[in-house]
Amino acid sequence: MSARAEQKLRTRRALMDAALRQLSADRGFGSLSLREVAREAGIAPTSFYRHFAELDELGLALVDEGGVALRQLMRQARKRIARNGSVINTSVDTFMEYLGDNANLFRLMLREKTGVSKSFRTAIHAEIDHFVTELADDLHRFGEEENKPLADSRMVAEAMVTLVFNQGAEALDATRQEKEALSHRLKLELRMVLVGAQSLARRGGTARR
Amino acid sequence: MSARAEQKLRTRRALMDAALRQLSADRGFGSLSLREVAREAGIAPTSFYRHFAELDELGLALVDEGGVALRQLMRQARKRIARNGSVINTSVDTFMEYLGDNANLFRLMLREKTGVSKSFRTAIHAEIDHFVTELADDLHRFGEEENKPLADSRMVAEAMVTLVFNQGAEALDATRQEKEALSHRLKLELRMVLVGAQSLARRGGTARR
DNA sequence: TGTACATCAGTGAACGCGCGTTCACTGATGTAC
DNA sequence: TGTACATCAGTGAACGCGCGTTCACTGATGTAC
Repeated sequence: MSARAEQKLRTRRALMDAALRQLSADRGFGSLSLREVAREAGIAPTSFYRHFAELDELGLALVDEGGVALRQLMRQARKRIARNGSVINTSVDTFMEYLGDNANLFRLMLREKTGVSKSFRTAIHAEIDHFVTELADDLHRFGEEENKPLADSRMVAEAMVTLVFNQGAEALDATRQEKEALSHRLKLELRMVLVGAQSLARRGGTARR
Repeated sequence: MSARAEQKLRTRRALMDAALRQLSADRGFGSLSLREVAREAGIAPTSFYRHFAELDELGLALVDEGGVALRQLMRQARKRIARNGSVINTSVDTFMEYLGDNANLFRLMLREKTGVSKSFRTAIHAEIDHFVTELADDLHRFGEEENKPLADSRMVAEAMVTLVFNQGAEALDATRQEKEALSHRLKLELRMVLVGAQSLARRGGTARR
């Protein structure tokens, strides 16, 4: 890769980092301006257009990175579960760790999931959908192995992801202490869903309507 | 009340309605402008200040109305449950009905719950907290009556409200058909949580740590 | 290796626009006597 | 009931500001020979 292309990539990265840095509890993506992001990245406003056609395009690139983080999180969690077995505890701990390391990226995903821009919503739903699908597979496999089948592993996965992401949103700006309480509560809630799903499967089978 | 005061209230209402009318899937409260709301309400921009000190103050007034709607919803659901008994089904149906009747009000609450303004987040969390508390009381009472106690009715209530509100957000812009699918799924998910909580209570008691 | 030309990331001036907010005002409604 | 004055919701002009976007440019890097 040429020196010129490398420099261009570096500037692109600087723009994305600048945007991420400005996201916080009090600043959503929608309140950023192109000029502000360019300023923070140390380039002229007009140079922005060498990298993205508009600000939203940069935002969607960030959502992509969020998706990558989610897949990495899942891989990491699986590895750890294989080692120490406690599925729910390990998953939640891994999630919370990722949340801390990528706070503003997750903030973007969590907020824009119900945000104002259709393309953001669509992109984020796609990432979450992928996440749910993988989790559903895991749950299904897990259920078979343990001989405790689930009523509908896709639905269980969706409920779990909903709970995890919502507590995640709460955890973003919580103190260490609050985070621990949230973790504990989240683990119990997930256990409720899992046990409930097993119980319903025993009672009613999978074809319940 | 004097004719002047009545007129003032009417204009205030017109401003709030104008703001509500402009909220949609593609317009968040943050993207509204004072001038735009005033224009839609049919008054001069400067007249806005006769009613609110700033746009956010109008938004918080709307959140208050959302809280009223939530309490009304709860009362309505209880009345219906007393009549026909099916707790989860009746509650979800009532919720979905309210959602349809107050779409933009709920949209505001659901979005600004994780939104950009601290005062919005605080106000909305207070409303939801109140809702959770009432639900927890109901769940507790219900558990005693049926002799199926719950492990931690507050936590169960929180999990349920999380699921309900998230499916609610999805339902806001869904077709009638999608709404029915969402309703069905939500009812199953709530049943999982409830059954799971009963099961965990039987196994581990309430003092589980 | 050296030369002539092409590419293109980054620039600075300029534009028109809608915004929030201030100000002094108007005239209908309310109040005191 | 009539009169004189006070209140105050609504107004229109004006302001300064940051915004997104265009344009023609510069000069370092890349390429062909």
